[in-house]
Amino acid sequence: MKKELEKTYNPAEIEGRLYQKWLNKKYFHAEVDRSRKPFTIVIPPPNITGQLHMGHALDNTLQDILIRYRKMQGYNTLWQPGTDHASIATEVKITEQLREEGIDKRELGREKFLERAWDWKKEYGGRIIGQLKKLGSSCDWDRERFTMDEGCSSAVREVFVRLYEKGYIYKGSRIINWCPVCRTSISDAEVEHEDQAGHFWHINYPVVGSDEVIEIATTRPETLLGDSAVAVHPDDERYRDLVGRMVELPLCGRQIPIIADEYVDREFGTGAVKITPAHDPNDFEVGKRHELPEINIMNDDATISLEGPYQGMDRYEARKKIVADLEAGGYLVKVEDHAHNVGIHDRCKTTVEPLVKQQWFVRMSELAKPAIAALKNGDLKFVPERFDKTYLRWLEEIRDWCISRQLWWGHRIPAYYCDECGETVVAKEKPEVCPKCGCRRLTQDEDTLDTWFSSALWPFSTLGWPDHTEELDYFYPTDVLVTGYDIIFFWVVRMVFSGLEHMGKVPFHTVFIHGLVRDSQGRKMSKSLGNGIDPLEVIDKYGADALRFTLVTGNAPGNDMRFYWERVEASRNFANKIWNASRFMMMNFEKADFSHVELSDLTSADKWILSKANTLAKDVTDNMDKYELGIAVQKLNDFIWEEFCDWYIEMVKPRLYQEEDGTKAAALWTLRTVLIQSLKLLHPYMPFITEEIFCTLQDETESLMVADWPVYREDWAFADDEFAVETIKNAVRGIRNVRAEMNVPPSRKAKVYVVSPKEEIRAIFENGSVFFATLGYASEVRIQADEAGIDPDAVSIVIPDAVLFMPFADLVDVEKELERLTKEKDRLHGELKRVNGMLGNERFMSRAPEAKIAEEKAKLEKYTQMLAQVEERLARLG
RNA sequence: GGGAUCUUAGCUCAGCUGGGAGAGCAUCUGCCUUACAAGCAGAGGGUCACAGGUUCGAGCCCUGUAGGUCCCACCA
Repeated sequence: MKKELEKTYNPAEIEGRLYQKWLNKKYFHAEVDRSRKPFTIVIPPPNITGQLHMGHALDNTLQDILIRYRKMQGYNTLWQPGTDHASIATEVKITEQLREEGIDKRELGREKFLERAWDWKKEYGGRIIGQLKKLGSSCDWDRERFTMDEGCSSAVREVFVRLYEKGYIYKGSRIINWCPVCRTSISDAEVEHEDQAGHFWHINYPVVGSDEVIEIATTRPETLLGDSAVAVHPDDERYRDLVGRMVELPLCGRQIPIIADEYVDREFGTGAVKITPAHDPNDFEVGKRHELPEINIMNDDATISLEGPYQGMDRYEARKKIVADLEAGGYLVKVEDHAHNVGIHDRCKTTVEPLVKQQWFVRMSELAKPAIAALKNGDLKFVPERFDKTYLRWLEEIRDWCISRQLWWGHRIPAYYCDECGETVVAKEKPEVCPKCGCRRLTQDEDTLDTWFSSALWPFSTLGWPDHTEELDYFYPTDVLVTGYDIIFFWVVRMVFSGLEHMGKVPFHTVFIHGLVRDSQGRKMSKSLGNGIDPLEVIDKYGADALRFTLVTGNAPGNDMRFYWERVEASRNFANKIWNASRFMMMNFEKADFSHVELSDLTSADKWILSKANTLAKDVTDNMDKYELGIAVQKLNDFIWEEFCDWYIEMVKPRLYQEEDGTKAAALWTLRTVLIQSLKLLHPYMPFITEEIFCTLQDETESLMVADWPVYREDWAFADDEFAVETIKNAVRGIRNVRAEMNVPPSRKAKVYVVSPKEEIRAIFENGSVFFATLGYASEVRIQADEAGIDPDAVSIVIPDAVLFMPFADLVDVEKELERLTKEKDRLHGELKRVNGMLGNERFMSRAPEAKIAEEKAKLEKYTQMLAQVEERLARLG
């Protein structure tokens, strides 16, 4: 009993069932197998707070395509999955949840808070994993990891200790980016810059012991409270005499010096700058150079901490008050409108406040060097290449990485302080006693690590590091990392230097970068805009295969794309096409026994499509190896829809319908062979529909997932048959064109004469007359060497080396015929002019490659011959 | 300020190392041809942003101009 495909393609019905089958068969699972080459991808771990969005859908579709492709090629593939604890994102979420319940995070306390967070993780952390499964992701779920699981946490502590011991991690009081809403420090990478309309306040600072004033300009007047100096350029004539004098800080009465520093831009503002070392990164540097005091004026929530009239005010409230007071005191010179760049926290969009704080940092200069070298020496490459620059630029200008966060959800910093002597101990486990004073009272650092600190270790922590596991030895380095260009800095860079530092090898040899999925208007999909399209909704409506196909079609690596429902529809239509074509073939497979068909039994048409399918395998493989997935899938689409369905299946129909056609078995064999070849090549892109058809065709126990990837084979190359079929296709197209122009319905057949003096051309048509007749709507095909017996008024179609005639006496409009042939004549004249231009150019003849010259010569011959035919027809009509 | 990138058919985009401009959607015209109307057969539509240059030959390489997008950056 042969199974049959359902009459209509219903993705919802097949996808869940097949995914379950793959899981049951353990196809996604990888084990170390030294006899095979591994191919490994680690998933960019989605946040546990996340829901699947289009970016995930794209990212994971690309990874799944690569994994399935390599698996079919025989690699031992591992797609390592997992999730990220996303410290700040999760903490914010839990805090909000608590607030809704009327619970204050701080009152609840650290321990209770963490319990809540873990509960939340248990409940929702796996949500996105389920969604990835809907997409068809072939991850090894048995190996699912979490950045805060036992192993990853151990890796984090190990790395921290190692880097600390090497002197690469240090604790220091430095200026950092502070988010007053999240109340934590953040790294430079987490700060976004935004142009904002602000003001430029010009303020007079009175010079002590004189009537003089020095005018400074600032965009943040409230920081005046923390000023330690006024700086001018050392070569600035205007202020030369003032350097070394003191000014009195308005509203504060403190006296601060006027200093000279090259940092000052004479052209900008007044050329005199107030220096606030505790609240501005540049001023911080200036302060260091001149040993100025760092006066911190702010609390963690950005209210003023400094004792005095402004204490307790929010920074913006204080700004207003201070400006008013300055004006009242006669210090304010003027206020200008001024657009300036403001740093905002990428998570909550709060304006970041630079503050001096004790924080932990990773010293980057030494770690960056091998990461730069890896790219330059080819150990690491980006696809597309242009992202090399993004990567290098960031590394070459890298600054130390602030890794401590004033958060609770995350890896707690493995540093312990002695309550007695203040000694700092950095260790993987809490020491029993203080190594310095021997007391037992040690307290762990309150801070946690930047969430990217753990994801930086992902390619090896997930494989068991720091233990020397078999997996680590076998699967590391991984092969390809697939991610969006937006997290090159956050993640890719940090994985590379971490891999090099701790494993001695790059974590992957290729970084395959993709762009953003935007909405139909080109806007970023975002929650606040409400313009996001839920991939799960797309899958429900059109199937995962259609979604996947949409996401890779017509897009080049690294480029953004726009999402249109119309495109999903087109993808679904393609799936439907394959479905129906397969159904048609299956309906016919019973018509003959084709188990013993050999290549020598094939007709020209069979060889043509087989040859095409053969080249297709080579082309698709080449494109996929170059990560040109969009091109590969386009070729698949074109081949399957046009060549296979629209041409070949139509060519074969008469043979299937004829009871005693001797080539029926060959046709069936070819249909099946080419169908399977197509399904295999398409499987990485559309795993569900291809599997469903394949299994219906073969056996449920089989699977495309473990089928062999097609390779080019010499015995399937049939150049002559390709030429023959292309010749007939040309003829058919000619006939269809003319018939369409003349509005002849397909139901009205006509006799078709093929006239060619060339015997090989006549042989081609004789060979193909079975399908030529059908495709060309011919009631009868007559092949002859001359025009004997042909109605002189017949419509004529000139193709290379032959002329077709269709006697349509009653329909022929001589005027229109003349017009049509004249148009053709003009076209040929144009072509000949171009060809002759090239061949007549001495420089072309002497410098162009021989193959190109031969090609043009062949065209010259072809067009000359066709033109002669067209002119002869014209002469006869006219 | 530095860098990247884009400008190709009405729309959205492909176009690999330079060798006669493509797809999908949309539009128009015929077709219910027993796998598919989610389909079939046709058609129209582009000085490849602009100006130079290199080359026998440029959508593709180089320079510049205009406009758009993105990233990085300490001009208070």
